[in-house]
Amino acid sequence: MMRILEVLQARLAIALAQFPLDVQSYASQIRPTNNAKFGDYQANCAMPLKAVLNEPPHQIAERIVAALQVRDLCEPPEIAGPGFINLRLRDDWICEATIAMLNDDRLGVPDPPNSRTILIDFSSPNVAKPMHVGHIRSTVIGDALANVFRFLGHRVITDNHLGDWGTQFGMIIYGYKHFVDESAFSQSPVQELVRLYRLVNSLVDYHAAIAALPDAQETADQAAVAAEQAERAARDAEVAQPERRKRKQAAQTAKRKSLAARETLEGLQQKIAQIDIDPAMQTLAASHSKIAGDVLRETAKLHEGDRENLGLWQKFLPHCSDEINRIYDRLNVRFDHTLGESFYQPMLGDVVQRLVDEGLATESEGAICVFLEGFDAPLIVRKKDGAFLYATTDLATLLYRNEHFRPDEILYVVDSRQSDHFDKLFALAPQVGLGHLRLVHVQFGTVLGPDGKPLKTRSGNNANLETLLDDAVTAAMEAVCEPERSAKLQPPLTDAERQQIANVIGHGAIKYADLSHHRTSDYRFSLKKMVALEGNTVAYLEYAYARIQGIFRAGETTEAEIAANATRLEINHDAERELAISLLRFSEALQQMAEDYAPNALVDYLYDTARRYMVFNDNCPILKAPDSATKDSRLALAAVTAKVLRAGLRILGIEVVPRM
RNA sequence: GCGCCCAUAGCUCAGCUGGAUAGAGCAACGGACUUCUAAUCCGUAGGUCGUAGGUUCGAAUCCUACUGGGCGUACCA
Repeated sequence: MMRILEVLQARLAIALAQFPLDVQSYASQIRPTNNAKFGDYQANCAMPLKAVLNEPPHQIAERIVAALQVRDLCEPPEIAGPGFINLRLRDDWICEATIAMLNDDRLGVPDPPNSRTILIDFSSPNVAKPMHVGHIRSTVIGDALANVFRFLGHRVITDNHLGDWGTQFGMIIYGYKHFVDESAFSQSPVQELVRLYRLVNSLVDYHAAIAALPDAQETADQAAVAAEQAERAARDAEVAQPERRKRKQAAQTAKRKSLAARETLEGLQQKIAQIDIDPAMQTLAASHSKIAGDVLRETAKLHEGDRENLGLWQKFLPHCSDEINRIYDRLNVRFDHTLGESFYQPMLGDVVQRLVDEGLATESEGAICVFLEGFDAPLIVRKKDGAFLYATTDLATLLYRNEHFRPDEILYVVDSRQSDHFDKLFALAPQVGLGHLRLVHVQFGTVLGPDGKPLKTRSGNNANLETLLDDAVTAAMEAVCEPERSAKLQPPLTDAERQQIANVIGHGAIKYADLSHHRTSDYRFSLKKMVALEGNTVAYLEYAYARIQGIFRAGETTEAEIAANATRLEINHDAERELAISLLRFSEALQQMAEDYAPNALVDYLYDTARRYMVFNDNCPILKAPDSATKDSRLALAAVTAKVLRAGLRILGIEVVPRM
């Protein structure tokens, strides 16, 4: 089995060979139609050829069609409009190709002509602090990409580049030295470390907020005055129209700025109030007034190899790993390697030295910098105080990966805010002998709250990821348990089944919401929508899948049995045809997802397929089909659908449930 | 100041290297459960694709300018 699109392109290329031109670029101008009356696929190459061949496009289309050999898979091509060539797949061909998927674990996906080794760097949280919602995108998108490239037949290496060497360790080291509750630590080290991190962090924030307060107050006051002035100016009735509209807009902008400044101010006040409200905390804050600097000193001591701090770091690290691994277990995400920043720490000096030796890096304002063409700011690889930066680590990581994993391609699934950094890193790569690597920053947007601003909790902290997962599972459980719905299932769901469904739907909802948006766009997070049972949600896909399994149970058969016995498919209804074509396009959907590193392409496809299944399900009785041939055919169609949905969801990192 | 990204239905979002009448979901309204789970299906309504130009057979898509928003911008990651 090959991809339909590829087959048609190849045939078209042959038909175009009669013309003296770059055949491939024209042959690729073939795509699925957006309207069934134009067939299933359309070739659009005749129109642009008008200018090249100096002939009416309709006539060109006729010459192409005359040479086009697709009789084995298409109805006779039709020419429509200015010169579109419409292709309609033959029903018998569709049936044969679809039934072939039934016993094909690769579901019609061809082996890649050139298998690549792709290293994917994703998730990469800072350990020693709880994972928050900001980590969900990298983790979920990265995992889905790893899955799709593996499914397509590439060699995939996943690497979790942990932040295990930064300031957050200074925080817990400081916290441990001053505030540890030893019995709590021995009982539940992870919990105690999280408590210490939060405590130190809030004290640091407290002092920072107090320091920033006067400026913020002034900014807010000025913005408020400016907003008022702009508002007055806009209301001036003497002003004529174009100027007036301008002033109105200016007033709005000023108002927004004023509001933003006020929110910043209130955020600071809140951080201060959190401490001030608690006398014990206030005392702590007073006796740790230089905490920010002290934390940095603890970090610096760690980096310098201080015995005590290094010992603490080694003591903490396994517990930090436990903490993040618990989340990965819940999300069912695994990594081939977990080489954090600390792993590369011993190599950093050599990397900088090499850059200096090769004349790529120079000293500027006390720092060691690489000045790159086309960039205003340099890539700084060593600070003036001698410390290394993440540019240094990333470069060392890149060199190491090249040497040890020999990848063809490296994907960095990282926040789009870091695009500048990666642009520079990628610009430098060819100069250190890595020109053969295809380096891609698979960037993604921000998760926003209901207010359209980055998702935070009420207290202004990043929303905790585990809490989010818990909430999603709880919401899913409520839905699953709704008596009216549960009553329809015979036998009734057991408690274990309910828990399983809630887990799959709850976690799936978070992943699905994330993956269903284009990765580069920011999206608005809404738990309510995610776990809703209506519309484009994970529950819809799961429901479609469960319905299929329900039919197999009622018919006392299994997918394996259907696959073993199915001989042929027939198409008697539009819904059958629509569904079958959709199933045949699975391979195309994966291809598209891989090409753009865009999981939403697969999500869209799966949702569309599930919908077509539902239409089929509504219109075409399966077990009660008019005759046994129809019944077998429809069972086979349902079985392929189940396979496609399961495989697709698995690529997205989502499991399926047999009943719901 | 400079750089990158974005602007599509009341809301949340798709729209593949330019293709025929711009699509989903939610919300609204109207239908369909004696028939394999109505967590479903069918229908109605809703859009000068931010504005103005340009490129061409053809533009939401490419180019330019403008408006508005987000993010980044020399020693955090």
